Amino acid sequence: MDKQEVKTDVYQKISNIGKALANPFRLRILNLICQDTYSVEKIAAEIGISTANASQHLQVLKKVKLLTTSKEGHHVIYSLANNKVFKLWNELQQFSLQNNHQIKGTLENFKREHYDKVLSVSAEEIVQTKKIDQLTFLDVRPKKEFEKESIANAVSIPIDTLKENLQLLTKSQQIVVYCRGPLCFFADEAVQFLQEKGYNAIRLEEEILAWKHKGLPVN
Amino acid sequence: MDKQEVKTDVYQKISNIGKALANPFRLRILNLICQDTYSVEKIAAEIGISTANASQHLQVLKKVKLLTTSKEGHHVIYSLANNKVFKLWNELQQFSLQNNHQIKGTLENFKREHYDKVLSVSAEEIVQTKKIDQLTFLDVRPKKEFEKESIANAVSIPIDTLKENLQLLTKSQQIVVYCRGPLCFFADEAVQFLQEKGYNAIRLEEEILAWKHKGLPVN
DNA sequence: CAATAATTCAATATATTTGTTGAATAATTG
DNA sequence: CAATTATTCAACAAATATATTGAATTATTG
Repeated sequence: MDKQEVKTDVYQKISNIGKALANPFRLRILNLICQDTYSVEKIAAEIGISTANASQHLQVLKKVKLLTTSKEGHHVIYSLANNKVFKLWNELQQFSLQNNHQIKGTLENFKREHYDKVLSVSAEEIVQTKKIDQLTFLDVRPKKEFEKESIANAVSIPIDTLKENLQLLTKSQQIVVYCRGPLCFFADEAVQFLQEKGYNAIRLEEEILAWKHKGLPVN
Repeated sequence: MDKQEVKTDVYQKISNIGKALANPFRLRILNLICQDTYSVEKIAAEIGISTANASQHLQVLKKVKLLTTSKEGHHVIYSLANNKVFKLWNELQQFSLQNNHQIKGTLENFKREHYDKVLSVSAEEIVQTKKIDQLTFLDVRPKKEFEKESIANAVSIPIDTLKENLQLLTKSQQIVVYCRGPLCFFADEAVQFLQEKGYNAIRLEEEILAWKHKGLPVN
């Protein structure tokens, strides 16, 4: 193999990783699996495609080593291959949300229309104020994801049980709500609802892995 | 636009950025433009494709805002849209080189075979030793790229003029050679040659933008 | 060890991407 | 302002990716 061939081969293989990132369903799958492990069936149900199709997409992601599998009873469980995967997906997400006007615009319009009461804060801003101890972190993801990993001392109230569990919160608290990240609306929904009820709530821009990668405390 | 539609739309658009990263020639183009701006013709010549084809690839990269264009005389000059682009490409590269055994293997085999005398050092290791002042940095990229941006105090000897310019180096120096990054072999070639001639040379793993992003001094 | 259930495979039609060719466009320069 | 030259466009054939269907595989569990 000469120099040109090696280059061709290596760039070809890197582009296969690009290809794995070149389908919207695969990106949704990645975003989900950043939160927790998933079986093929659950993935299929969550994003609304057939299991055969989900299986195909998962295999594409596995082939380029973005995901790995293990077995639990009858189920094949897919999980992130390692935490470099999150960094890659995060970088792609950030680039998209910050630099691509179309994407930025679409998202901002939607949020302005549906979640007009929602303000957000970044992890950096929280660190700067140094008042992290005075905040109540509210995790509105499904219980299972909270149990896997969560912001230190966070309260778990999954978004669809929020109405029934308001007694877990007080109106004097400064509540910081988080979910699966910038492309998930659970936190926006929760903040909007809480604001309307007179609570003092704000949305965290990051999700748990980004929070963790910044060296902030997790459980 | 409802929640599902927004999600579909946004993930679709992010996957378009993935698609732009899903072709080996486009990745080579990106890697080149991380070093310096390029006209369509030069890109075509450098990676060995037709100008029409290069133009198409460049337009794909431009469409998703990875590149921007400006005009210089008769030439359309392509450059990185912003430095987030490098971070994204760098993350993809790192993931590929560290986590994908196939790619890692191919590259290591080739280097073992052709550049057996070459040892490399990372920017981190250089920082840790705190002996950065005692090192001579040698930039073996084309002059133009050196002039655009280079490691502070580096010496420029483009790889194909190295033989004729050995008088610019001494055998007592500790020479650290760098080029266009982990997927470029200029530095390996230079180190191998210099070692054989009795110079004390080692390869830097990073390229200039990675060096700069780590807060290290540039010109 | 057979029944069961989840996952993967195979085959298909459709849609998208790719590289090539040659012509059209645009805008700088003399 | 015409000539020049770099770039882009358009149209094509070949290759690749996608979602769907239903069957085949695999290995756990009773």
